[in-house]
Amino acid sequence: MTRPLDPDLFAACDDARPMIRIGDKWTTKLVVCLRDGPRRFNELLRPLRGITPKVLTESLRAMERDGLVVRTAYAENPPRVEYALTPFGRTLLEPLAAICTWTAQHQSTLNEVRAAS
Amino acid sequence: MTRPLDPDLFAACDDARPMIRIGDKWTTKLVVCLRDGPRRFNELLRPLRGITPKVLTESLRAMERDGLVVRTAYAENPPRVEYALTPFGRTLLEPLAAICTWTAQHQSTLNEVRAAS
DNA sequence: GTAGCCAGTTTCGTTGAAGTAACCGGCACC
DNA sequence: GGTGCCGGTTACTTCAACGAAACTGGCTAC
Repeated sequence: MTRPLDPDLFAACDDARPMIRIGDKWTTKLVVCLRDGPRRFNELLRPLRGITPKVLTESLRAMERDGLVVRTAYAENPPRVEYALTPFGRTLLEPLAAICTWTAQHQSTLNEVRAAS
Repeated sequence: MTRPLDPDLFAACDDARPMIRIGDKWTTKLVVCLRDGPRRFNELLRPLRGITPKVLTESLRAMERDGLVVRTAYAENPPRVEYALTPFGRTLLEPLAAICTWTAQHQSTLNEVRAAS
């Protein structure tokens, strides 16, 4: 047999949360959307098909709290608000790219398997 | 400004689901647990601190449906059941390793930020 | 003066993952 | 014959994420 599993394998993780909070429906997609630079609220609404403004606000606020995103409001007219990845948020891009690649390669497989069952 | 966001950026994704279903609380951890070879039910219970047998069963069944995991029952005494990653499941290891590395490097940062707010 | 954009907020309801606790049959061990 | 392990199952509850729909206030453009 293989070595026994370390009982403390996940000791460093917050038990109450996923290993990393990239699994909720929107965070991953938002990071991808902000990859190329700052984006405005309504600009983000469109590609995230079906997200409601309420949920987008909540997601962005959560990412702001985690230091992944900065919100910048300009006192212009019409008002302009921009969201951008922080340097910390940018560190997520590389590992997420690996996930995106995997998804691109295997999503169809997954969909087939699910449809078949 | 940067190029406009492609409105169909996520057209290939199932709108009703996260980009990839690795974000629920346990799937990522389970893949890591199965990295080194097949594991038994009770062996998985321990490092996943606090998971209940019910939730472990549900998670494993979901991963089985998705073709990530195989369940093998041996007609022995005491009964033995082993869970192992399929070749398809193994393809997840590489991108997940990137996420694990990120988590290891930045979890403390994240915890500090969260504690401060 | 009415219509619309911008960046949201508010209220209410739904859904599904997760948790709690108890229970199961078969066997081994003492 | 009582206890405990093994791999679960069942019933019930809780909670956060998600969603639909309407609304806001300040401004501009027609």
